[in-house]
Amino acid sequence: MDTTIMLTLYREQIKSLITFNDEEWYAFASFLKVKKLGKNECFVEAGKVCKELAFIIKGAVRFCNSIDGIEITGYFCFENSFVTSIKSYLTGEPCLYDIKALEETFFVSISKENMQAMLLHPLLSCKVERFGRLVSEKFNILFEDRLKSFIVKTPEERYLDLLETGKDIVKRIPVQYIAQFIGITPVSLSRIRKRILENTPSPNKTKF
Amino acid sequence: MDTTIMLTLYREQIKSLITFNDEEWYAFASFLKVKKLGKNECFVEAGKVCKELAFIIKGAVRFCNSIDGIEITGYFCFENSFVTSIKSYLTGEPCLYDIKALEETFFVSISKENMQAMLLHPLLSCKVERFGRLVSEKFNILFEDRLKSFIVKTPEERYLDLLETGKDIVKRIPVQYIAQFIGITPVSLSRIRKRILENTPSPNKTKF
DNA sequence: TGATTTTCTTATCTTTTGTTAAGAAATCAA
DNA sequence: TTGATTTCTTAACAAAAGATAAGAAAATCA
Repeated sequence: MDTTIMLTLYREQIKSLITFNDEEWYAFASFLKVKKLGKNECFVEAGKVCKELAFIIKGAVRFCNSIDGIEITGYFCFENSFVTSIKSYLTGEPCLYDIKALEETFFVSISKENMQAMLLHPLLSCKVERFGRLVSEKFNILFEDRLKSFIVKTPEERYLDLLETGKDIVKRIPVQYIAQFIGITPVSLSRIRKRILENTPSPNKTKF
Repeated sequence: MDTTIMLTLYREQIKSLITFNDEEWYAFASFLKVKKLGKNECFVEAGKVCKELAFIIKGAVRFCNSIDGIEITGYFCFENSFVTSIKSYLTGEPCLYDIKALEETFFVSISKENMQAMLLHPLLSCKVERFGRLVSEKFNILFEDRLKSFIVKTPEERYLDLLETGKDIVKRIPVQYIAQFIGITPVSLSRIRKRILENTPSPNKTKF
């Protein structure tokens, strides 16, 4: 995908958070970087500091971690959303998980260094402060929703919620990753899927 | 507790997020409000929009919700931390839960209206943008930690984590609220507590 | 294509949690 | 203090999830 197209898409997608006149956009864009990852390549690796706040133009990633050899998927991010290891990015602590592309994925990214430079840039400073705040707030809203799903919903409900996002990439995500995302084992998700199928027979099939 | 003392404590507590010269502080403080709630009084009620970003000077609150008559505690906030229904505060949507004082609690609060006024205030605008961003980032870090605890930890581990915060108010929080916070039933927490006691006999007691 | 590897499902058994109900303990108010 | 109410614990059973292993299905690759 062409760099210019990606930047244009990015400008369009973020305009609810920050808008520019041409001079500002030119300055802002000079701090941006486009990035492409192949399937299973890492956006960041566990143990390293995440120094990028990126936006997915196309593709998807999963957050995953190997603890004692067991892999955990904590989260997915799909296209048109921001992605970073937020705590690591903010605090400079090492990231606790990998962020890996689920398929070929295109990003527009701001390094922490460039973010800080922009916060000192006379033309951009205030707008970027605001942008940073709004992005951070977006993460808060996502987190609150996801946390609520863990507190008030069952694994089965979380699975149905994920299906209802309607994103067709969900159908292509390996079941084991989905299970980890929901917070259960793949075996358990298999049982849930079976249970759902049994309770929603196809219209042509009578149940005895 | 005296208003002046509370504001002074507040200024001290938030100085890692925002600092002021005296003129700025005088302007900033004029937008602040102090607030006291008795036990079980609501900071916000479910169904209403949360219009306050508060800071707990002393006391604690719990986030709770009655769904189909069943009460859920989603979160606790203790002294020296910010409290708000972040999604409601940010989006203006109705809050999905009550935030109730667990005991007599003292707050320093900024209304959304005043926050927005400060964001337009020539003396405060940029600093408050930054403050807003940093507070939002603080919430992100808390959320990430809490979410991780749901994904990688068992209810028993979450309970032990809570005990290890060492806050003595934890000992005074009704067990049922703690159970809800952990994401299990009070019955289940009772069993966990028993299990823990059995596995850590007091030094004076021999186990047969 | 066919062989190999990976992923997914199923089965069995164990552990944990939920549900309901009953009794003990603690709290609160008169 | 006493009685009433609420909260906490325990028990019994049902439902769900974890662990392990084995087989089926799908994907990968030569």
